[in-house]
Amino acid sequence: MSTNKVRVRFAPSPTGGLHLGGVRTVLFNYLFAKQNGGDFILRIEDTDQTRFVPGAEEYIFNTLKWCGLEPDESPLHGGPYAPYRQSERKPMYREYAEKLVQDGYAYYAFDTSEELEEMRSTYKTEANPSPQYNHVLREKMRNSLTLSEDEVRRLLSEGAPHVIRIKLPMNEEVTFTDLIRGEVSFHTSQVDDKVLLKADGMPTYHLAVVIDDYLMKITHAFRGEEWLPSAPVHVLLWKYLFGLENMPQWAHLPLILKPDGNGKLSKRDGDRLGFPVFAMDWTDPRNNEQTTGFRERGFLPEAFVNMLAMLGWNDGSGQEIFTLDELVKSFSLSRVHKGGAKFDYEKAKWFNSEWIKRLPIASYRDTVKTFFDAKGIVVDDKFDHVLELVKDRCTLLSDFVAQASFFFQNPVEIDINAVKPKWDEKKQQFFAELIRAFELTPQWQHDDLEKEFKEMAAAHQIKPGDLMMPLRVMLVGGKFGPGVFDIAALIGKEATIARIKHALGLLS
RNA sequence: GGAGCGUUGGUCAAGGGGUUAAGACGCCUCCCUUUCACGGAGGAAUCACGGGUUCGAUUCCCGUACGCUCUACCA
Repeated sequence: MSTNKVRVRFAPSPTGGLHLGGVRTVLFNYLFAKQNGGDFILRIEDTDQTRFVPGAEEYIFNTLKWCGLEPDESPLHGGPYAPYRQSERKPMYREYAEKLVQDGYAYYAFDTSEELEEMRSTYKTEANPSPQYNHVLREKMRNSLTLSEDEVRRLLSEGAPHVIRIKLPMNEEVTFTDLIRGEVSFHTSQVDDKVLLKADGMPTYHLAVVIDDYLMKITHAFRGEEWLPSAPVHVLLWKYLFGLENMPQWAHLPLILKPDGNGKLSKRDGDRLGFPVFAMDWTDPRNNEQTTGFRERGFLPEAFVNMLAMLGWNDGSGQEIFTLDELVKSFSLSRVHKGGAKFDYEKAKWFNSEWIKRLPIASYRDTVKTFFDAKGIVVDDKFDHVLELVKDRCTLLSDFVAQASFFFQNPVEIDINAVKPKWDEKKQQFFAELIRAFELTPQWQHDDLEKEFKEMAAAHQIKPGDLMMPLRVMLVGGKFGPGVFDIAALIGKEATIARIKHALGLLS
């Protein structure tokens, strides 16, 4: 019995902010690893030097940290299979590529990008809009299959720029079992001779993923469904290099789709429809373009992760709220959907409101405070109490500002129109007297205030209900918020009286 | 164009030969609350289409349609 420890990896290329779908791939990797007592590895796929973006790698680490999905091994955390950055592993890829050439599974190709372009345009027809560098066209190109041995040797020794391409068999069926989709097969005649090693000596994804998965002893490989069409190349590479019996088990995850129409969710969709797509704020260093993330929008990591888990997976019980630990226990690949799921921002917000309600405020008090700081609102020691009072009406952490700022400062705006239509001299007199009574109130307590208020209403022969809304608007600024005497009690005698006076001024 | 993958309410989805086809989000109504929420009770809304197989298909099979992904010296 093989008792190989489960090892999974997330292998992003550091080209920008981490997208929803990327984080979900991380999550499924993480859940699967932890459930099986395995390791979760973060490997940086930075083989495309032209797409290097400073800060992107650090962003990925920070995102995983915020989500609570820390890798066991990574460029940052280290580990026995270092380095975890493909650019730092560059020398080892060439060896494997050369071996493939020697074994007849790959070949050198000397075609320039102009020549490739020319090939594509000359062979492009209506019936075949994108000609592939495949078993038929490779006969017409400049490669070690068409050139003489001497010529190839000469070109190589002269240092002529070249790539190494896989030589796909002409007539084979490549079949493998996907953990989510079951048996999947491709005919090799439909797949092209993918570049394995680029002219700059860097591997392409296709080569690197196979070699690194082997070297890092990856047992299960999860990735987005967009990779499915190139899976046969990877399977073939495993067969040629390390043996199919050592190949990790593949699982191609369904895509997260845009809410309107169809298609993969992109950052642009978020901009267009007004919701975040990246996990955290991202500033593109190339053009300073800013993109807001779920974190800065006021999402709790618990909610973000929970919401992501339910996009394409469920445990069949109807339960929707899960802690990370519960997810680790319940997760199973067999219950992951095959079809893509449209992202629904309304539902995402619902998850957040649920988590705001069930988490103790201590776990997000500091984050909420940053939203107050950003608005320049100074909070005081009743902050926790206030948060507790208004948490049920907040969907995002940023909502606390609108729901609670009046506890710490006078309302910025007073919705005087909410009381004006029913305002009259009797009420004016009532509040004038209420001020005097409040000034003399020895005990500034909820029950005392309410009692006093109601007795005075009775004395003035006004229904308390007709007076509550005006008082609320005076204290809060609008028709919302917790119990009005809770508010008065909490903001204190001085502020209460001052706000009533101020509003009275506006009303007369 | 080709290949691959997919298709249960508006969205996330359970179910899987016989069901009133769960549940959640959103929407609507009502209750609670002298506000707004929370909470509670209801409501509208669904098996892409066509053939089979079967006593019976949303479920199994085959087509069709539609959608998506890929089709780079990007991942």
